Amino acid sequence: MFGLVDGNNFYASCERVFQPELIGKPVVVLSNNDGCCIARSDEAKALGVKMAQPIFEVAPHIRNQLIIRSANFGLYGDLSGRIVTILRDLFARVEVYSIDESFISFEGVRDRIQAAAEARARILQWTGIPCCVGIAPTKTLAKAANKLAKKHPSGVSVIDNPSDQLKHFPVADVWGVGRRLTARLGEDGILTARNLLDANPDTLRARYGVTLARTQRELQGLVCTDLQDAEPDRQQIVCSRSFGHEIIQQQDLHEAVATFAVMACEKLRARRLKASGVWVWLNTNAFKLGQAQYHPGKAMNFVAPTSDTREVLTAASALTRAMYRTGYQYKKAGVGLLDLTQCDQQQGDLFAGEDVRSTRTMAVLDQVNQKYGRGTLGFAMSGWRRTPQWGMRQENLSKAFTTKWDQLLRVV
DNA sequence: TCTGGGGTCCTAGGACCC
DNA sequence: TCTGGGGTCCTAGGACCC
Repeated sequence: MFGLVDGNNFYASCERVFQPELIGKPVVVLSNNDGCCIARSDEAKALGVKMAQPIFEVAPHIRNQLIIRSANFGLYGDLSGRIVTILRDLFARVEVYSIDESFISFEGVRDRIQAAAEARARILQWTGIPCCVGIAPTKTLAKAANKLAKKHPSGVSVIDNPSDQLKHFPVADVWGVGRRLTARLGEDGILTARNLLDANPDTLRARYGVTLARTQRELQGLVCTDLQDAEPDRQQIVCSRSFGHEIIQQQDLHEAVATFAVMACEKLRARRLKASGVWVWLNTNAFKLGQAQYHPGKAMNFVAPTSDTREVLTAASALTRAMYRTGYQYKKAGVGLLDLTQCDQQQGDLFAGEDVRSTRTMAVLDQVNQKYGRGTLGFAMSGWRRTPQWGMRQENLSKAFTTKWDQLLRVV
């Protein structure tokens, strides 16, 4: 039996933990650049604010009633980690699926509903985040059960008889069925999870592929994917942002790309990985139809896998220079590190050998920044410590209550 | 005025091998 | 008349997730 523990309206709930005056109010959390609504409290949902809706499209008389926050991922990540710690303490096996969801295994647990209720209560008391738990024989069913639990006063729901319990469950809400599939399935008369469960497996496999065939079996209660206790190594690390203002000058673009490259390399070394290649792309604003559009991307490989920021910066800069064209207004850029390998499983370079100086330099850089704060040491190429004119819009950012000493909550 | 960011998996088709 | 069969690797595109 699997359980899925999911924080309710997670980002909005995180904002409420240290700002209790937001409880009972319609809270909305925006994406980077204060663009779209990516979390809504129940009160905000009741006002009709949609998921992923651009905030400027929300009618002014509704917007006036909302409490709006800019995304504060440092805070959400920290609270997420605390929830995972609690779960690992309570359950033998935990798979962290996303920032607000974890699968758990009930191996060795006698009373699952009781255990789920206790976990909920402890998470609420220790972190302030309300959660729901779905319990079922497969992960796909546990996801569905979690959805049902959101409407159940106990916050816990069990699916043990799927064909009966999923009669009215919209197929669009099934894990692995997105917008496109929902539309196609609708044409075939498959509207509910029960319809999908009952569909002819051979036809389904032929028309929709193995992924949906697996989803069907999971809905029937046959386990197709087990818990992944250990997080698999990343295949790529990507860092990209939209700009607060469009960029015209090449120098600004170089600084933006360099900033993303520095961040990507930090993530790379934190996971003890090296990259064999780097990929840079640029984008004009696709929403501005009248504007000249340009979205180039270019990649290159390193001689040997590296985690040295300087090497990645040199490559990223060369790629940016090769792609830059005057006459465009750039709105977004990104850097990807590709073909990642573990540091200790690296193919050696026959001629160069391992560069110990590079490893040590990067280690010092990371240690200083960890101890004295991000950006204490930086790279001039990234326009380090200058406030860039292309920076993100974050007009309603709450404090880093749990991750910065100077922003701790003051109790007066 | 204003529209996120970071991932994974699957499939089809082309190039190439024997 | 009549031109195979089986495999790998890579890439691009599509679909999905939160």
